[in-house]
Order: sequence, then structure tokens, then C-alpha cells
Amino acid sequence: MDSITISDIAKVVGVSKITVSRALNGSPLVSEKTKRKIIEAAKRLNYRPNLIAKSFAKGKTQTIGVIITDITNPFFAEIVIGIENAAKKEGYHLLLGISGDDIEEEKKCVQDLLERRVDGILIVPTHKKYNDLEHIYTLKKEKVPFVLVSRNLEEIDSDWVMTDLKKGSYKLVKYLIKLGHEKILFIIGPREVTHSKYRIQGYKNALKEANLNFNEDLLFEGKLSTFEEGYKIGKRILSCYHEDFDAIITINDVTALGVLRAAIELGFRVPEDFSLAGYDDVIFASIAEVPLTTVAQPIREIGEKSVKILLNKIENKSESEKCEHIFLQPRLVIRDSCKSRLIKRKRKIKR
Amino acid sequence: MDSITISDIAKVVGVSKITVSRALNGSPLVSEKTKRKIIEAAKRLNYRPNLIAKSFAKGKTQTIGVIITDITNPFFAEIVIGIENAAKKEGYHLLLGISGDDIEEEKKCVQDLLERRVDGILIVPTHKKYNDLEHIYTLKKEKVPFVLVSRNLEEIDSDWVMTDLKKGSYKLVKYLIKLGHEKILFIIGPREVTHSKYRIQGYKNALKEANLNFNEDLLFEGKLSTFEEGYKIGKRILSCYHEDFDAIITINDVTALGVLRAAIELGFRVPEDFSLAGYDDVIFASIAEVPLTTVAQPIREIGEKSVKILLNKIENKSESEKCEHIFLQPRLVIRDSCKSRLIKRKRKIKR
DNA sequence: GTGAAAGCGCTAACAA
DNA sequence: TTGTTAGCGCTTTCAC
Repeated sequence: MDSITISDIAKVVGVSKITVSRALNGSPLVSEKTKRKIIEAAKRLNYRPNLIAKSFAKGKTQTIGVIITDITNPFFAEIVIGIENAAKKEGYHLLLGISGDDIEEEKKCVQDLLERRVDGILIVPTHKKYNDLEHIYTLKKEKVPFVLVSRNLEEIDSDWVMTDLKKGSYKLVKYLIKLGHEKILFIIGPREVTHSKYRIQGYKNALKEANLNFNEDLLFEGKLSTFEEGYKIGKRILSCYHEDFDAIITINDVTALGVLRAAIELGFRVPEDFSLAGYDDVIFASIAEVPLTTVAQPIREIGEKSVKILLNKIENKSESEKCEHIFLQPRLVIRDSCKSRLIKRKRKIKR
Repeated sequence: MDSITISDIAKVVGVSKITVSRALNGSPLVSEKTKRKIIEAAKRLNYRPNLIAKSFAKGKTQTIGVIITDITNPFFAEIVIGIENAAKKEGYHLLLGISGDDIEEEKKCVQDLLERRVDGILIVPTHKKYNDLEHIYTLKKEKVPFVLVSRNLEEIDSDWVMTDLKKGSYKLVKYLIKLGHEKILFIIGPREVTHSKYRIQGYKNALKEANLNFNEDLLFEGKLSTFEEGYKIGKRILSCYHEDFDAIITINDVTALGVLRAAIELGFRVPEDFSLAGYDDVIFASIAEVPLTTVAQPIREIGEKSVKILLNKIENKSESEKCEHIFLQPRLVIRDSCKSRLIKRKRKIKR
């Protein structure tokens, strides 16, 4: 029942604990001969190192905490894979926290990860209207290495890695305008959040460039960015909203897919009745009932870069305080969900 | 830099460490007054318990390890959510391992989780042709509590929670037969694996019941069960395979979605050219280019049940050795990807 | 190249 | 109700 420790090995081989420790950790301070004997004995006794004890003794866990909003979104699932791969390569484990895009949950996650003494934290911040950022301030103050992933924060200078959302939205909207759209409805997240702001900026920039007016009423704030939320908002817009619009773009693909589902259920045809576009280029975007035009993010790269920066901070704490801000490049992916409106037709609301 | 410990609090309040420990853990052995003082001091000093130290001292981590095959598959993402929720309710954390359906990776995950001293393990076993099961034997031998999730193993008696796959496949195939299909191609996983075997049994049972012959050639073994694998196999089948068939069913939805993509790219129409069905009822199945007929699994329930059984084993180790085998019920979900062949038509291969 | 002693932060067991 | 002592399994420091 009780498991084998280095003491047991030490006894068997006839050396001290520390020699066993050194041998098992590949220290050069042990003769080849004793090292061989120790390793052999460890194998024979079925020794299994106790990482808890090790972490405790060293004050380091070789673990990075990762807080994402929603593992059910393939975008974040991919992010996790990217992070995991990059971390594993450097000998780090992951501890995963899921905030559900809820700031209180996020705080709990941070608290939890700190209690579990992770060496650093990667976090997709959920920063809502009535939020506070005390947990992030805590991280800064206590010099816990952390990097924001795929979103950033205005209030706090910190390292982050994300795609250039402004540019992504700009490209997409520009494309839609080229197709002849003028009234582009935008389902975003909370207005106060940078990842909404950037998108809105890109959206506005594209409008302005085309001498089109920006209409506040075309902006819809979703609380979450899930399929279900997209579905709900889609239903609402398509059945109750009576302003005219000829395209809907969304904060991400799963939301767009939710809108698509709502549209289909209500008997709308995409892109005939209106164009629809997402963001992320999640795998299921391509096989949707109407393959989705979207903006691709370099997902793996986001994960890898974040890990690189984080580990750099973890491993040379002394270094410069300067924060890294990485914008990766988005790419417009054109599929079937947007259609030219150059031959103007009036959208027909049925029901 | 150095963090606050219970010793610091003890000093400040003027009590012993153990009293602090007791107060912070809500022990009734501390007077309300000192408890209040201690808690107040802890807050003031910004005390953050060190869970590593605690785990080390107690020999218990309050953590369960979860090994799944692929977090990118929404089915497993949901499983994880279900497990996480159930575990959290009981005060347990998760440590996630991803095997990629590779037996060597799975072994590494187990080894890793054991080294990190999880209190128990939930595992979606990947048991391939040339596999060995020594890591599972190890768990049994060392009496590490573990439960198999959504799959089981013939070779080893252990606890498991899964849906009745035989029944699921049976229902689906029966439905297809009712639609007039006779040549149903089946993309499964490795033949030796129980979760393939069960499905094949269900498939055969339905055929037999309808006095239809079972044709070995209609069975295709996929190495993985991913979208990409489905796409690859789909391409191969649809472009090179010249036996006749009128339906394709698959081991899960993402594979089916991969086949669907291949079909569309090659210019086939589903369900006009052939019927297609998946398994799992993943959210994206419903919004696929052709909404997928599939078999729903009670995903959350699988997660919850698994956790319940595992925690039961963790918390009363002494109890009976008898293993629990839970079959949950599948449900046929009919959508658009399957079509009646009662008016017989010949499949047309274009290319 | 090897080892002895001490300590990481906490809790269990026993004592008062 | 509170405290003392010892120890969890490992590494660090310093000495040999």
C-alpha cells in the first residue's frame, strides 16, 4: 500500500537518499556505477516519484494554469491543444480552469490556481461591464507570471497574444461592402471589452472607408459567445427586429452557427435572405448547413506564443519588466454564407 | 515575495500553528473568538493556503485525473464539463490528460497522474490491436480507484459507465433497414475494441432480424475517430470503393461530418446518393450542411455517474470489491441525412 | 563523488 | 479548547 520512496531505494542500494535523488534526476555528481545500480533498483522496486513532494520541496510545480471561457467551443479546445503541446515540450503540465465567461468564476479559478501553486497562468480574460480586475492586479502585484491569451485588457499593462481583431473585422466588413452590403448587423460581446471594441473599430473603419454611416442600432451585445446564445439572439433578431439589414456578422463562429440554426428554423435562407459570417474558422464552420465565411485565426500559434512568453517570464524572473504585446494576423476565409447584393433586392420577412 | 504561512498567522494572533490550521479548516475544536481572530488575521495578511503542502501532508490531493482521447471532439468536451461539474460539487479538482487515442500516450498519462498523486482516475480507454493493458493492471493491482468512461474493456473487470452501444447501433440500423437500405457501410474503430464490437453486434442483430446478410466488406476500420479521419476514409470510399452501398454509418458524429465533407467535395449528395448517420448527437450534428441523423448519448449523465462511482471508491476504500457496470440508454435522433430507398434507385458514382 | 542535517507548509496523534 | 512533537518525500546547503 505505502509507496516506495527514495529512502527505500537508498536502503536497498546502500547509499544515501540524496545520492538516489541525484541519480534519478540525472545529476552528473553521481558515478556511473552507482547511478546504474540506483536506477535498476528503482525499476525493480517499482518506484514512482512523488511529484507532490517534489513540488513542495522545490517550491515549483512545473505546472501552468490555463483559464479559458468555454472548452465546448472548438476554438478554445484548439487553443488548449496548442498550449498543451508547447508546454509539454518544455516539461510543463497544464491545470485547466473554465470560467464560462463569468468574472466571478474566473476569479475563483485564479485563486484556485494560485493555491495550487502553478508557476504561471495563461488566461483568456472575461472582463464584463460591472467587472473588477482585482484578481489580475493581484497577479501583477505578486509578480505571478501571467499572459493574456486571445484577448487583452486596457486597464492593466500586461503581456498578451492575440490576433489583430480590428484588422480581421475590417477585412470581413470590407468584403461584405464590396458584395454590396450596407446594413451589416453585428452581434458582439459586451461593448466595454477590448475584443468587442477592436472588432467594432474594424467594422467602423471599413464603413467609413466606404462612406457608409455607422448605425448604433445594428450592434447587438451578446452576454455569452456560445452556440446557444447565437441561437437565442438570432431568433430574437429574425422574428422581432424590424430594422432593415442585409448581413449579420458575429463575434465568433459558434455564435454564427447558432444564428444560422435560428434562421433555418424560421425559414430564412442564407445567404439569399441575408449574408452571415463568423470569426475563428473553427472546423465546423466549413461543414455547416451553409459553409460559413469567416476570419481565420492562427490558433496553434496563439497557444505556442503564449507559452513561450510565459515560460520566459517564469524562468528568468529577473529580466526586464517590459510587456510583450503580440498581434497575430487574421485571414479572411470566403465560403458560401455571403452573397452579392449588387443586384439590389429587398429582404423579405416572412411571418 | 515569500508567501504567508499559518506560522505567520499563528505568530500574529498569538496561538499555535495547529490552532490556525483548525480554525481555517472550520474545525469545531476552536473557540469562536480565536477562530474569528485567526480568520481576520488571515484575511488581513492576505494568506493563501498552500494546497501542495496540504496535499503532501495529508497524502491526498482532492484531485481526480481524467484521461480522454480528444478534447476537440465536442462529445468529450461535454463529458469533461459533466465530470468537472460533478467533481466540483464534491470538492474535487480535475487533472486532464489527452491521449489522442494512442495507447502509449495513455500510459504516459496514467503514469503522470499517478506521479501527481491523484486520488482516482477516470479514463476513456484506448485499447488497440497490439495494445497491452499493463497500466490498467497496475491500477487494479495498486488499488488505485478508477472508472472507465464511455468505453469498457473485456480483459479486465473494472467499473465502467457507458451507453448501450449495441442497442444504439441496433436502433439506428433497424431504422435504416426500415428506410429500405440493405447495404450499409460501417466506419468503426479497431475491430478488437469493445466499443467497436458492441456496435458491430447491434448492426448484425438488426440485419439478422431483417433476414439480411452480413457482409464483412462493408466494415471499415478507422484508426482514429476524428473529423479528419472521417474525411480521409470518406474520400477513399467515395472515390475508390466500388462495391455497392446505400448508406454509411460511423462510429461517431465528427467522423460522419468528415465523411459528409468528403462527399460534398466529391459532388455527392446526401441523402440522395447515400444515407449517412453518426453517433453521439454532438451539437454540430444538427447544423451540418445536411443535419445528421444520429444516436444521442446522455453525455452529462455519463460524466456524473462516473464521478459518483469513482468518489464512492475513493472515499470508502474498504467497501466491496464488486465492480459497477452501467449501461445508459441511447436515443435515436432522426434528421435529414437518411432517406428512404423504398423506391429503389441506383447510386451514381460521378468522376 | 557522497552524505548529514535541515527544511519546505501543513496535519495527525497525542498530551495537557 | 489549545499546544507539542513528529513527519509526509523530497531537495538544498554545506561539509567531507
